[in-house]
This record gives sequence, structure tokens and C-alpha cells, in this order.
Amino acid sequence: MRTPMPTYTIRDLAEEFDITTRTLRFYEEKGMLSPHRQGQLRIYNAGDRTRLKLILRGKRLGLDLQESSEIIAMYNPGTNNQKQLKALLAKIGEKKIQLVRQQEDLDAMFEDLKLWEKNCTEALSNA
Amino acid sequence: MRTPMPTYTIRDLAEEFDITTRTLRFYEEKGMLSPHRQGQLRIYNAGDRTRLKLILRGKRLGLDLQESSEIIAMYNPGTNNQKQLKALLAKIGEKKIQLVRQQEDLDAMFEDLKLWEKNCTEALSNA
DNA sequence: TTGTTGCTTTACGTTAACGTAAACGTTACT
DNA sequence: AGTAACGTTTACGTTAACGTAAAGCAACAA
Repeated sequence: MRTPMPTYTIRDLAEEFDITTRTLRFYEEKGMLSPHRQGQLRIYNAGDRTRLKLILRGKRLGLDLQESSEIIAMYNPGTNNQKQLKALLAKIGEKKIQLVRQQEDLDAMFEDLKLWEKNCTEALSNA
Repeated sequence: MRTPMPTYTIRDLAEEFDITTRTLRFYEEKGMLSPHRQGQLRIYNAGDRTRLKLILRGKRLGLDLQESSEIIAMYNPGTNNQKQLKALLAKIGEKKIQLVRQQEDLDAMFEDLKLWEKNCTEALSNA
């Protein structure tokens, strides 16, 4: 006996991740999610939920849905041939360069914010 | 005698930052840049260039132009009253929370990429 | 039976951030 | 004088990522 896989309604996921049901249907329309159907209703499983998490993480990092789709494709072990793997490695490389750039931008912005926080606080305490 | 401030044409900046002139005019239209005019022509100075850099950094971090404008406003010492400073501090706080979130997302994604890089390379070397 | 709630599809609307094209004015060759 | 290279304004077009509204089915409650 195995434990039954958890499932989710469209509302469950919408509420958990603070998005609208429209958004979930939109992602499905774009082929990024393919929940099982029970009659007309969408039933999401753990895999769907994980994919959604990856999509949203990508969004927060400024990736567009196409880019997120590519990243997510990496999580599927469906690619077994040489050419695909090499292409994948190339993509991973590009992604890393872009993310490193973001790291630097973040660091710079944190520095700036720290300075301004200090300035503001001082300005306030001297008033 | 002081060294003359450097100036830039619209093309100078477009090429340096790999954007189009349309983009520069668009930012101006949005009030984010206000280059001096020499007749009809736009003449950008060091301050304009710095502001542009901040805009582009914001873009890479996924901020929209409105948000970038707010960040840039922090760089102007034009805000001297208590209320504004407090509002500013609040905004900085929000920004920091969001950026920390991005850091975490980046870390997670780097971890994933590292794993997949390894998997791909192994798969290739075993072929 | 008649809501009310929640799901569905279909389809048109919206916003940001530019792209693209038209029509025109300078300066700089040749 | 012609034309090529760059700049200008004005204005309509485009794409992504949803929002929003219309119209309808299914289940359950009063």
C-alpha cells in the first residue's frame, strides 16, 4: 500500500501561491501545465505543483515564461541523446552568466540601499 | 580651472549600453532622463549617464520603470522633510525584502543548475 | 424550485516597454 | 546641387501576461 498522491483543485493552488485561477489556466494554455481532468474539472498533482513553483521562481527572477519553460524542461529526464544534452549544457551556461550578473546587480543595489538607509536614519535623528 | 564635464550624444549612450535611441527617448518621455538641449539635439551629461545605468540595473533585476524611478529618486538629496524620509525608509525596507527573496531564488536555481550540469556531463562521458 | 457558489470555455480588453515607419530638418561630403 | 548620415517629432503597431466579462453547466442549500 502506498500513500496516495496529494491532489489540488485550481483554487487550492491559486490560494497557496497567491495567483488567480486565470493565471493557472493561462499557463496551461501555454502548455506549461497539464493537470489531469476529472470530468471538466482540473486536478493538479504534486508534479504540477512543483512545475508551478518553478514557473513562479522564474518570474521572480525576471525570466519570461518561455525561459522558464526551458528551465523546467531540464527537470525532465526525457532528453537522452548527445546533441540535446550538449544544447542543454550550453543553455545552462548562458543562464549562469545571466544569473551571476544579477547577483552583482543585487549586491550593488544592497550597498546603495544600506547607504541610504543610514543617511535617512541620520537625517531623521538630527531633526 | 576644472576639467570639463564629459557629454554624450544619444548614439554614444545607445551604443555604450546596447540599447536603441528610441529607448532613450522613451525614458525621457517618461521623465526619467532630461538631457540638456543644444538646439534640437540631446546632450547627455555624467548625471544622465548614471541615471541610465541605474535604470538598466533595475531592469536586469526585474523592476519596472516606475520602481526604478523610485529607486533613482533616492539618489537625489531633494527630499529633506521628515515624512518623505520615513516613506523612503519604508520603501527601502520593502525593496530589501524583495531583493532577499531574489537572492534565495538565485541560490536555489544555481543549486539546480549545478546538479544538472553534473548529470549532463556524466551522461555525456558515459556515452 | 430557485438560488448561490464554483467551476468551465470563449473572447475581447489592458498595460508596459518599446518597435517601426513617416515626414522633416542639419551638417558634411563630393 | 545632390545625397548620405544622423538627428528630430508624431503616431500607430506589437508582444507578453494576464484582466475581465459573458454565458453556461454541476452540485448543494433553503
